[in-house]
Amino acid sequence: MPLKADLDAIDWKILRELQGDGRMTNVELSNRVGISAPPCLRRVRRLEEAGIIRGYRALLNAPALGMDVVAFCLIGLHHQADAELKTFAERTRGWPIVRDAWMVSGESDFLLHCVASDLGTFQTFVIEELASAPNVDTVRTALTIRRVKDEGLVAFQT
Amino acid sequence: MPLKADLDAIDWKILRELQGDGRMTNVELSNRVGISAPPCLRRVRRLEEAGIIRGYRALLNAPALGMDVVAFCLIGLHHQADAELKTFAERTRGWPIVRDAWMVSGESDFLLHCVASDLGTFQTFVIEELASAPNVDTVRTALTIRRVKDEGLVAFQT
DNA sequence: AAAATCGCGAAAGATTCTTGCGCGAAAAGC
DNA sequence: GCTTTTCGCGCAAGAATCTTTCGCGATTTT
Repeated sequence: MPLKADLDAIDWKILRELQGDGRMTNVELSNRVGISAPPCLRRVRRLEEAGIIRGYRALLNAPALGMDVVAFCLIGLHHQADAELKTFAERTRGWPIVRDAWMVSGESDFLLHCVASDLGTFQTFVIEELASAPNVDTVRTALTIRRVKDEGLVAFQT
Repeated sequence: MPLKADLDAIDWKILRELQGDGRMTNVELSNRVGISAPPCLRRVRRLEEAGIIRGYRALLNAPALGMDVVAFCLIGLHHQADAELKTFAERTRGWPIVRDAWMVSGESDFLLHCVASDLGTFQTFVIEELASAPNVDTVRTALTIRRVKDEGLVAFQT
């Protein structure tokens, strides 16, 4: 797996552009980064195969699709042995309301990013699924009011 | 702005496919959703113009790019009047370490998704920028250990 | 200094994108 | 109940893009 040292300035430009618009055509991308299309495509393929580009995703407007509730849940478990952590991690993958999840250190053990169509659905999930799941100790919930910033995972110096 | 009632089964399939692979060609997409390419492209354009598809993004592998620290910060402010909330929201947009941010209700006022190259950089940010920013009361931090689930924001019944 | 390696860019064929248009089905109106 | 309108699909064709091949020059290696 290539390290960041294998990437030159053009590779970084490619990553920045594709993080900003993942559906840009290769010719447009090649113009923006200052090389011709064939080597640009080869670089993109290399970045994909190296796993530096993990994939591409359309960003959807949740409220417009009837998903009015976005929330984060901080979960504390009773027991944090490796097997228990894996068990809970697996459980999160089976809950469609949980869109992405992180194992964390600190006051909590997991952070869940949840989306539901309405507050009732979300509350039912928290009470009947999440809080009553085996080994769950504490559940702290933060309902989102609005998104304040939304950029890709990696920062680029402009 | 079209509501979800304006979307038929094919539109939902398109959204699911593009959320899974935002760079899929239109012909591939049209094959998967069962219509020919031209109407498929028209539907995608309509979804984009309606704001249902907010954009496309390449997903980058942060550790492979030298970003080894991913963390979440829960921020409590002293004063939560509208002006103060907007001021802090604006401040988050100026911090490159903060990749996305939400205004939330509950025990905290903001949740920040942060990425940094190393722990020292992150700790310096928390102490010298975040905790010492005006109006900041409490800062609770959760360092991520690993990502456990990573799907798009919207769930689709399979 | 010679050889090898590497990545760029031109060229060409294959694929995809994009538009225009005709058709049929469903909805609206008389 | 029948006509008219509306709507969206799919064919076809031209434009744009993708993808491969290959030669060239620059840098590195020996």
